[in-house]
Amino acid sequence: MRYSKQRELVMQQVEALSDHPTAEEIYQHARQECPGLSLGTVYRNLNSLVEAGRVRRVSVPGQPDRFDHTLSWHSHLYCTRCGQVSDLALGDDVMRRLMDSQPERITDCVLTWIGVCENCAKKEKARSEALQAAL
Amino acid sequence: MRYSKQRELVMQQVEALSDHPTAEEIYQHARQECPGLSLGTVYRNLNSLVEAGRVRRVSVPGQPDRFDHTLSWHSHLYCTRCGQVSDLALGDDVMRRLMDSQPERITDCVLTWIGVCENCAKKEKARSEALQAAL
DNA sequence: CTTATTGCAAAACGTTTGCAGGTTT
DNA sequence: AAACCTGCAAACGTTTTGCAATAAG
Repeated sequence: MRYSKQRELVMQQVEALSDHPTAEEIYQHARQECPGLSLGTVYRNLNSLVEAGRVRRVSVPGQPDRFDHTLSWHSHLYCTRCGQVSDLALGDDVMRRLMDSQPERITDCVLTWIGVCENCAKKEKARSEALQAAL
Repeated sequence: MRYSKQRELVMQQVEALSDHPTAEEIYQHARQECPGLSLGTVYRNLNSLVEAGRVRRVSVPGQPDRFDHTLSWHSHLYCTRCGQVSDLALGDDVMRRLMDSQPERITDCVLTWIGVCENCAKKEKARSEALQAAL
């Protein structure tokens, strides 16, 4: 793989926008530093970075792919309120039990939680408390 | 929801093609019993069946959605050799530990294993043994 | 000089949708 | 009769691809 300004820029953005940006989001930010950049190039580079193991792809059902600079294994939470994807670490014991429960021919495991993220849960709690106080 | 011949046919096919068919596969099979059927109708009915809780959607990263007549929770294995999706049950203890590891605001969990299915593993074993014997 | 990489535009892909006509209740 | 459901075709959003031009080694 040769060096290219565009690929390094894409890599930088995945690191900077650490909250699992989509290709489009990476494109919009990277464009400000490299106005000629095209979306196709962003997609091509994300693919080679994933293949090279420098970036992980995070796929959420029914959503555009997202990209993650964290390489170590972890699960993700898709928030049904705000649509954000956040990390959700699994304890070592749970993780080991999970992997041990399957035969050795399994190489990887994609785990996505669906629910409400901490932020939205906090907001909802505050709103319901304010409502209580008003009555 | 009203009765419709097309929707019942789609439901039947999800049950008959029990190995997680795609919308296209369901369409191809259903068309033989109802030649006028359109793909759009298959998609619309799959969506209402999922919403009604009669069918589960199985999304595999980078693949078209699949549909499952098994309603109880289980994980799926995507085979990197043949592309098939098969069920992979988790022991109750592992499952409970998994759910217990997360706060109560989580409502669902999508777990997809990536690896080689039993069938392909068997085939590969047979092939490598035949190769050994030939030497 | 060779070949990877780019920008651009067109196409591919799975899926949804608007509409006019047909079915179910 | 009212609402729902259908087939059809067009449109959608995401991602890939063919091409001629450019940049890296």
